[in-house]
Amino acid sequence: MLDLKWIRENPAHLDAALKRRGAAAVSAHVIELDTAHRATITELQSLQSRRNDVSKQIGGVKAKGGDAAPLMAEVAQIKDRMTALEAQEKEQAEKVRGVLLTIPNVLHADVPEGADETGNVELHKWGTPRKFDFAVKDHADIGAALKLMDFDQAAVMSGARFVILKGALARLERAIAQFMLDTHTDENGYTEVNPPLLVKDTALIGTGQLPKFAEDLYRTNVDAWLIPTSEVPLTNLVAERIVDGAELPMRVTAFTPCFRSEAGSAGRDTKGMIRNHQFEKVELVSICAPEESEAEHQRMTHCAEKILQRLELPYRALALCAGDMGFGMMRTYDLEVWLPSQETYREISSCSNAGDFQARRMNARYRPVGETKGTRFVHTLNGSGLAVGRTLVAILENYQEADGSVRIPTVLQRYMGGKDRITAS
RNA sequence: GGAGAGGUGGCAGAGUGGUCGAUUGUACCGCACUCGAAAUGCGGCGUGCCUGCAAGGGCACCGUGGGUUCGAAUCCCACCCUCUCCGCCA
Repeated sequence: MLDLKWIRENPAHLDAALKRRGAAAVSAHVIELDTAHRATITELQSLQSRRNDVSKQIGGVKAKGGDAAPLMAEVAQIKDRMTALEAQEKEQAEKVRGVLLTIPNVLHADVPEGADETGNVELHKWGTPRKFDFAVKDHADIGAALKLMDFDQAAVMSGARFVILKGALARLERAIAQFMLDTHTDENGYTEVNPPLLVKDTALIGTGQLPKFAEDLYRTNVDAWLIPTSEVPLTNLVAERIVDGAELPMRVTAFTPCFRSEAGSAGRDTKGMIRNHQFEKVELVSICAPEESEAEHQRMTHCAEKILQRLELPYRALALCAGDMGFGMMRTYDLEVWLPSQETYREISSCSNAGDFQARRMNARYRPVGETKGTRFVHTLNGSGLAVGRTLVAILENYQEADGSVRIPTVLQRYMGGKDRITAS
């Protein structure tokens, strides 16, 4: 959510920022609603002030045994007007907030121009895609041949876009997650968190998925939603809180399942486990002071890159362009891993700086060290570190051998009982 | 799921219809005393918003949302959360 005061003072700036995203101007509309709202507040408050005065006088008059009837008549009149204004004020406030909640974050000045993913800018590449002297298979075929990956039976019980992993592949997924968590906690300074997977709508409004993107989420029959990413519970660790500045930066990580309805992506990535309704991800979230967030964003991205490097998976880093940026983010770097079967790089991590956008929505503040009064909104950042399912896919494809077996990356072998290869049994 | 207790300012803890936005303690900040510190004394110390060039003025907030009333932290209703006990359960 953007600062209404800021919008009031920088309407042209806002509309220009929206235009970069390909979104329509809203400042005139917002300011119109806000002006009307404030006019109502002003009138209402002067009536309240008068009512309070008269009510006090009534108390005084009655205490002395006088006749308070004329005063009470005046209050009655004021009340009629107030009732109408109160309803109007409430309606206007909801309208303003409703619009504010649908305005995307203002982009960082360095975000490249562009209408869609073709406008993304490659920052650097790491590693060299392996040359295969046999026909490469995609991960779904590799998994099927190993008899350790079953989409058909998953469809029987759950429908499309689900997978069942078995044996060494189930363990491999666990190994990948464990390796990531260990690296982030032991080396990168993150604290492991095991958060709720069901959250209230307020939590999703806080991170920006609601109210606009409800159709992407799974809603339960109780008043809760399945998380689409642990960014939601991790960022909400500071919701409605005032944290001590000394606690910042707060770095947390979690390994959780993620649930996405994938509405609107029918036909895309239908084969395999690239785009499932349920997948596992290790998430990184940082809560920090505003002046730290730029550096923290770079740091977080490096933490994610380190995982790919340790796994020796070729990847490239991109700066997302204006048109491809997520709703709540001011700046995003994507990491894309090389997939031999597609002969292209595919997203495996997305690291973003939300600035104070989410903090405003969830009222997450901090008290700067040394200051006894006054609070400021924190900055929030999140990044995949990494998507575990897609990492499994990348390993299967990049480490496949002609005989159908798959080598296990060195750093994962200790998590795989010392094995260095997965073979059909 | 049942029964009970409770949600008030950073914390603790008063306050059951009218100068209560809120007693007091503690923490914190400033000043005094001191060589310095402790102790002590004095003063200050919540948040959001409206209005105003400013000084200032005003409104709201005692879990949340409604209601009663001229007037609500105080009365009524609903809901949420926490704690204790019972039941059920991985």
